[in-house]
Amino acid sequence: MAQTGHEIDTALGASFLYPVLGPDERRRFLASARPQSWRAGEPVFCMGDAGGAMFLVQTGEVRISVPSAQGRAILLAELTAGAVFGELALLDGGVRSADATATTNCTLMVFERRALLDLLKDNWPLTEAVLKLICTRLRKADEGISDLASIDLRGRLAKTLLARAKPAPGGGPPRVSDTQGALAGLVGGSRETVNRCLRKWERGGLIAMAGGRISLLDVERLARAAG
Amino acid sequence: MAQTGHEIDTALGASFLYPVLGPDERRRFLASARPQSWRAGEPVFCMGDAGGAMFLVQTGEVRISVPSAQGRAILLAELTAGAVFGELALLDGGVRSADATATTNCTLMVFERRALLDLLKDNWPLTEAVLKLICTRLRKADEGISDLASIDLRGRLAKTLLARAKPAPGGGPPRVSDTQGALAGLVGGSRETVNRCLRKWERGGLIAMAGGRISLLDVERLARAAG
DNA sequence: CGGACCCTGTGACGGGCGTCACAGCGAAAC
DNA sequence: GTTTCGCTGTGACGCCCGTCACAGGGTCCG
Repeated sequence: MAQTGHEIDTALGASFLYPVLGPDERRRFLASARPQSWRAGEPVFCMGDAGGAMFLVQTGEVRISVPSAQGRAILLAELTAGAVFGELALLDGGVRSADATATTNCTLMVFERRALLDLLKDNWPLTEAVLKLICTRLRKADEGISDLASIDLRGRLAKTLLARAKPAPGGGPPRVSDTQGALAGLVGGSRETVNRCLRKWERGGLIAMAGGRISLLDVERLARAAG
Repeated sequence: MAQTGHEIDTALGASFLYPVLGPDERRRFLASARPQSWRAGEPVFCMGDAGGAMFLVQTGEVRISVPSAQGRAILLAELTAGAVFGELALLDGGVRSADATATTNCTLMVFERRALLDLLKDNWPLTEAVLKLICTRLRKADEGISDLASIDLRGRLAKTLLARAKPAPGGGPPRVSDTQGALAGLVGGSRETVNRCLRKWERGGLIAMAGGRISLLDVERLARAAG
């Protein structure tokens, strides 16, 4: 627990909350939380649990998913340093609506419901930031519904690739580094179909696959495939 | 514009905001809004519009939908007196993420962004209520995503019927009074498939259809079909 | 090194469901 | 009345995609 103030502050700095807090409030905000560690593979919480806390990812990665009928899981999000999650059950006091799993060893800042609500109560800018966070989530969710209902798997996959692409370090085409299974979870499809789709695009020169990475060679045509 | 205070208050009374407002705040809340009327079929706002206001349904019905690729529309919600909508673009200042259409003649209370934010700023219980509203929406949306991705159309239709059933006035089995086209929009399917599914259930004695109404005769088996 | 395990790649098969096309029917409009 | 129009009901057709089955390769570990 040799947690330096500086490390904590770095994670906070990457989060959406940073800009709305003054130096004084930042200290108070951090004081209301405690750090906790998880090992790779451990669940942070499970669907149906009582939701008494919110989390800020400090180091590592956390995956949000909902278990599906046949044991398959639908990936809702993958979160890295600075991301906030678990705010839903915290704010409305309901149960957790999804599973959260640590995919790597990670440390999270844990904010207890009561403490955070107190903080929001007399800090309007912070409250406004939280409102915006949830609104953004809601927009994404609505878009996801519309996509699932009206775009075929190819289109959703193209869209997902574009959304998750990160610039390659050292130049070159943007890349995605998910496994095909993870992509399948993200688009709500089967791993096999995702594979076939990717192979077709590779043969068509839209993407290249090597070393578990997918390089987006022709963003233009991918965007067209996404609708 | 012969709007009596009493009529307005009735709509507010049906809404989720009512319990958290004191008499004084209710007056202030209502004073920050103005009533406006729409004719059946008129759009209240369209996807992509700038969102400068929130609405409270006073009389009539409003349908929230997103246009889909092939001109089909996906129904997200149908709202009646006391329901609030349009809060998303209001709170985060973004554009409208869906279409809102008056399906009947209706009058809505219009809350301007600035006025409402001011109101929230120094009324924590109201803010908390709004937070809960959005959280509820988000939960519904997440559930919708998971349903779309993991339940087949039959299951989603059964689930939708159960969710939209209202007790028949004068006793008898609960009923749903949507057209098959509307149901198709709600479950993200085609009208024809919905029809075939309903007919099969009718032959199986799970439901009865007459006069544009669907009576749920065997809620038990419907629930099982919903998964 | 051999095995366990995960990711990838492919073929075969079949069902769910979207699309098209069309007919009946009741209500509203003229 | 007759026309129009929206809702309902059905058949045919075909594609998308999920499932099953299996093979190859890469990595980690005993």
